[in-house]
Amino acid sequence: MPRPSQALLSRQRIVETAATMIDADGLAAFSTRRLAAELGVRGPSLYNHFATKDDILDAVADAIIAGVDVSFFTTHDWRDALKLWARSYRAALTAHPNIVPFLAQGPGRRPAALHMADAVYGALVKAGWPPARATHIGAVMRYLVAGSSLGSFARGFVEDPELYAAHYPHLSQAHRLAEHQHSVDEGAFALGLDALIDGLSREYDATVAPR
Amino acid sequence: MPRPSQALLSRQRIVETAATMIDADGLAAFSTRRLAAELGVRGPSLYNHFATKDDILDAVADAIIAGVDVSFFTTHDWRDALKLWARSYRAALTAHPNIVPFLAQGPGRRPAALHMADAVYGALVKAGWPPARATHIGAVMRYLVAGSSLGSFARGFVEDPELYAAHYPHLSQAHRLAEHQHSVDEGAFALGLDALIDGLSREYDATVAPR
DNA sequence: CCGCAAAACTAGCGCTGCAAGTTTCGACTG
DNA sequence: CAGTCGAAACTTGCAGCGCTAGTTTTGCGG
Repeated sequence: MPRPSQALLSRQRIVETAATMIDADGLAAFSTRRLAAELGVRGPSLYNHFATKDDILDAVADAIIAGVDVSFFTTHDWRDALKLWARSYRAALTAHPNIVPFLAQGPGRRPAALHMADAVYGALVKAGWPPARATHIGAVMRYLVAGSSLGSFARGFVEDPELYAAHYPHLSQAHRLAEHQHSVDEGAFALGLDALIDGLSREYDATVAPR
Repeated sequence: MPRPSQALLSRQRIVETAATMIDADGLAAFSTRRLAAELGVRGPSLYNHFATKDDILDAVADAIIAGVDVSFFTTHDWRDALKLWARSYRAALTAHPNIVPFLAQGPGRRPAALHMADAVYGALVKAGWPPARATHIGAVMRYLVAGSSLGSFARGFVEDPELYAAHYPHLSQAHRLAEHQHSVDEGAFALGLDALIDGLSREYDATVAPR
């Protein structure tokens, strides 16, 4: 079937299907041939639209980051903006946890990721933070969001009471973590976010604001 | 070469060689055949010692976690212990950043990881933290450590000034981040860790200590 | 209306994880 | 001390991987 009258593929359709497959089956199970099959096409046809498999993953990652709301930085105080942005950032990643390991490698050359970094850094510097400190703040926020999205803390434990009872005296309830997965991860993230913004506020009031 | 007079392989030798290879070339480039070649053996021989490739990775991950010092929890105040443990934890992961995505999926059934979780959780509960809060604290510490080890923030940017100049006005210096990689990542981690412990201290003094 | 680029195809290379079955050696056991 | 059995290496091979090369057909711009 050469050159159909209407193109079967488009970058957008490829990216959307890839994201769905990765969400469903994980990064390891994602292959170009399976993606092509899902799109009703043979493997190599994808290479008319993307140069490599990593290019496809880059596009998926950037589409996800494009969904992060950075508008707060132009409308809110830096404290509130950081909090609202962090929640939007985390929501975007937890919706697609399987690509986080790929995405967390850094912005690379992905436009949405660079736009986000630009907005965050720009707002912090504008608020008076020294450039080096603004970099630290952006980095530590990424640590928290990426770390919390990388894999649910609660899901990391196995649902097998026997395993814990024998050798890990304090983990006797660990097998029940899965039931409370959502609230554990939410609570831990909220704890980290609040403590972080609070600490930054104190530092700001002591060092930046007086100037 | 069947059944040599002295066994060529051992679990320990396999794990050590695997860790070295992953550190050098990354997770993606790590294959059982390349590992076997490095060990002077053919691919399938590994399966006399491990059931699957993932089992090998599990063993590598656990060996790394086994290097994390949790002794502080029996000798120090919970605040100091958390800090010292977090630094040891991060040091262990940043020494092997390429396996962090695998390792960060959770402890699973790996004994060293479970032992670490047990020590942290046990110490926090013993200090008076409510069990649910102790879980949150353990989780958020993992977020920070895993996030900061997953990929250097600084290394995530590209060394190409041209890329930033055009579209990202605030990132004009981003291409120089690589030079300061170590201090950026250290500073950001220290910022997060200090803010977190500080926030926890306040909460402790307000809610746990008075009882 | 011609020519070229675009978008699909088939074929195939060298890799992967791993299963199956084989060979040989060493160490127990009768 | 002979016999047996498991351990640890081997070879072979399968199905799937990312990707390249070359081919065919189509639609569109000059």
